Amino acid sequence: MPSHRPTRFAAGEDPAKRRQIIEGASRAFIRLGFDGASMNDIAREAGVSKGTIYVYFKDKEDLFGAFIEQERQRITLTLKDILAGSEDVEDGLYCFGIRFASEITSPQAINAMRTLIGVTNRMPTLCSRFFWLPASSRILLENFINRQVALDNLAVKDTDLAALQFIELVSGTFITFRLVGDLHDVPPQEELDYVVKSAIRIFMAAYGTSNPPRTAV
Amino acid sequence: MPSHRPTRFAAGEDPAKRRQIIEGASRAFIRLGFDGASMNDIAREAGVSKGTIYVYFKDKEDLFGAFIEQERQRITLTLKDILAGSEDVEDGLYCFGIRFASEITSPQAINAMRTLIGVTNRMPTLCSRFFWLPASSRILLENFINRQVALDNLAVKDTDLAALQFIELVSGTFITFRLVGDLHDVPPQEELDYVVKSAIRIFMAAYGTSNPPRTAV
Amino acid sequence: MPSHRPTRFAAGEDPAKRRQIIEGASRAFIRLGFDGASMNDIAREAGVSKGTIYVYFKDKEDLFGAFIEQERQRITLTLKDILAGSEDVEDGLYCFGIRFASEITSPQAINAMRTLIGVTNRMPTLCSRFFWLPASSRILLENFINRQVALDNLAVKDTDLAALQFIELVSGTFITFRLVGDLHDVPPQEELDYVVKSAIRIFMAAYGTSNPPRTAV
Amino acid sequence: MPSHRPTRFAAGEDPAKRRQIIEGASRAFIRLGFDGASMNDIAREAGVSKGTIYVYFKDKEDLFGAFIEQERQRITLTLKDILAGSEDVEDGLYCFGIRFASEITSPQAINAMRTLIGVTNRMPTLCSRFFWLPASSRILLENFINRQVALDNLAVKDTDLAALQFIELVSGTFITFRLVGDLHDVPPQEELDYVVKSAIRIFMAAYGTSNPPRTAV
DNA sequence: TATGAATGAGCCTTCATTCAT
DNA sequence: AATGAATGAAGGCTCATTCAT
Repeated sequence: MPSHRPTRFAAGEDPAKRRQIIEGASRAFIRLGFDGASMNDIAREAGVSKGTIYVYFKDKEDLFGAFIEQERQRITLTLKDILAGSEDVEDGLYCFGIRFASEITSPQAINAMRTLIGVTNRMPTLCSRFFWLPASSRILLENFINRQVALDNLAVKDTDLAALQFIELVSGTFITFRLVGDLHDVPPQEELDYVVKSAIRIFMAAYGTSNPPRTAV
Repeated sequence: MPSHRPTRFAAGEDPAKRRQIIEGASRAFIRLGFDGASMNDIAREAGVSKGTIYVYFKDKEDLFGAFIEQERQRITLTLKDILAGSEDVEDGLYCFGIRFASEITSPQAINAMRTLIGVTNRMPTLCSRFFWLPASSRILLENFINRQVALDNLAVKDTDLAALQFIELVSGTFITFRLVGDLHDVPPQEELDYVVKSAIRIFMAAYGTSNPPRTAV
Repeated sequence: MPSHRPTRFAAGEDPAKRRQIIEGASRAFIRLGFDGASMNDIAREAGVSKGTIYVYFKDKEDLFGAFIEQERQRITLTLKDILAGSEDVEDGLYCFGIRFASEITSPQAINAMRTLIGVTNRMPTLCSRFFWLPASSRILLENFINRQVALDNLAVKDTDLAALQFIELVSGTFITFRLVGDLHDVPPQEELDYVVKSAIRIFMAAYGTSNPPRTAV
Repeated sequence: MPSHRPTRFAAGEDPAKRRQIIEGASRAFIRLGFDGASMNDIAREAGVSKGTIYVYFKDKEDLFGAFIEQERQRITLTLKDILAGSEDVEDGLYCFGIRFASEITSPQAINAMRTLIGVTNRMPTLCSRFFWLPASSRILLENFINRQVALDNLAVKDTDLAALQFIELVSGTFITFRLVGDLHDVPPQEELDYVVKSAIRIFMAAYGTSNPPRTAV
């Protein structure tokens, strides 16, 4: 077959079209929620016919799953190298804190979570799968902490808990607020910086091996 | 006429029936979400007819609001005296931590939050009203911290942030996990205890004025 | 039984209450139509409970029938002596014309007709019964014409048709307009007068025995 | 592709289907009235699904409007050339009278009026639009009368009123009777003929310029 | 007897899904 | 293979009617 006549994909097999549909579904689901977004909305947003959607996805729930899965992958990818290259304790924590908090509170991530949480009881598997997300980042952070313990820069017994605590200190506030609040008010960079730095100070006060801060934090 | 059996209530005025409807609505909303629960589901669950619901509530959204409001009041009431009577630093933090985390991660509270987060975009007021909850507890905790600062038991500059940090350390983990996970697995008492105690140790390491723990936490 | 203790009526037998219910139903039906008026509207308007209505009337249709019947009787009564006392041809026709047109185009009569016509196919008997109305007036007018023919004041072969024609000339315009138009615009007295007088002139030109008008009408 | 079998129509654009829906709606509305006819009734009668109706019409009122509008157009079309070609006075009046009365009292026209009058208060615009119908015919008749006045065949001052009077004489009786009576009894041709001829005799007696009938009518 | 709270059938309308084109 | 018109079950809500009080 001549290369200028590209292969025609079998039904439901064209990855570009599949992506196009998920893209449209994302916009619709995020704006309107799972129940609020009709298949018509999604088809219009994606620029394909309703029939085509049903070629690529079994039903609405299947499509929703694909949307959530894509979101999960996107965030995972973004956070993959979140600790790459930094081996100084405080510097590493700072990079991690800022990037983790920024990504996890981005409108896209928050909207995906919102949409998902509303249907947790109806699609429990989907939901728990999505929220392994922080877990994977936590493992990266835990490995980092383990390395620092080995280097005697930190003194931590339960590194799993410590990683979790740092994550909470760094993002908990923002997540809760944004999950239920107005997404138009992106938290300002200074605030993020302030919270992350304070988290590091606390973390170091509790787990640092030398030079604890002398003054009240 | 015996006083315990009063005359019939006016339409929409019988508090027992009102409670009964909200009770049924709670079960339906929690299991199926706002959109997933039909008025038929709710009527069946509450053991009343659809028509009766509309005597007590203007529409589905109104009923949902009543369900959320009841949850809010219940939690508020539970947490009202969360710091009463305890003026020792670590003891006070412990009481607060255990009770706050327990209540905020109870199936009832988590389910209410789940249901609510799914409709944030459609009912922002309802949503933000509900989530003043942690705020009000935070103020109680902040006052406690201020008192301890005055007694020189703590050294904290930004008491608002410190209160928030303690709350996150104590509950963040659980909330996130339970918001998206399986509610059947109630976190065991020991785990709660472990997390709260660790949070106190960190908090004291960062903000305590005397006798910081000598050993690694 | 002492007279100061009036007899208590049996269920559904108190004529005053019956009248009260019909009165309320009239207002509701006229304002909202048969389907538009709910039994709640009617009960509220009448100042009785819904249950009471069902003691006096089998169902909504029965009540509607009573409302229409009352309207019929009211108009019949009003028009009963419409030709009493006047034995001059033109004077008699004038009285009849003015009173007939006024009554038949009154908001109350028009509204009753509107309400009724909308349900003709569902309640044919009720409808035709109501519209014997003009028929009964027509008989009065026909008798009058017959008397005038006997007196040689008119020359009419088909007195039934002549009566009908006069009625049409006098009221047709107004009825049609008002049946479908805005009831707030009551036709002014002068217009009524003008139309009736013109009708008389035509009628006399056609059926008069002497002194037909010489000039164009 | 054969030209007589065109490609599929866009949603809501197939005129045959649109007609089919209106046809079914006509039957349902006529039999049951606007409120009495449910969308289920209409869908069944039209032989389409409920959903399809909503592709072609915004809501029930929109569909009702289309039904009324179609009736209006049909009648308008029928009466467009009602006076074409006839310039003899009595002959012209006769043609007009027969055709106007026939059309306006046809079951179809009467049923449309019935259905419409029942909802006058709710859809006044629709109603008045429909009832411009007689008005437009009246203008044709008035022009005819004016021409005859110019030819000295008639002597009329108020030609507007005269036209109205003729219309009433010719149709009033029938309309009123049929609006509220049994549509199965179509008035026999002889009766129509009799009434129209009598109307002409009266009209000519009143407005004619020569040879008034010598004998009693 | 009179009441009106409760019922549930039925209303208009939407939308996930199918299938003829 | 892609389309989108058609379907009809199910949604939120109303209201004629009943019946316990």
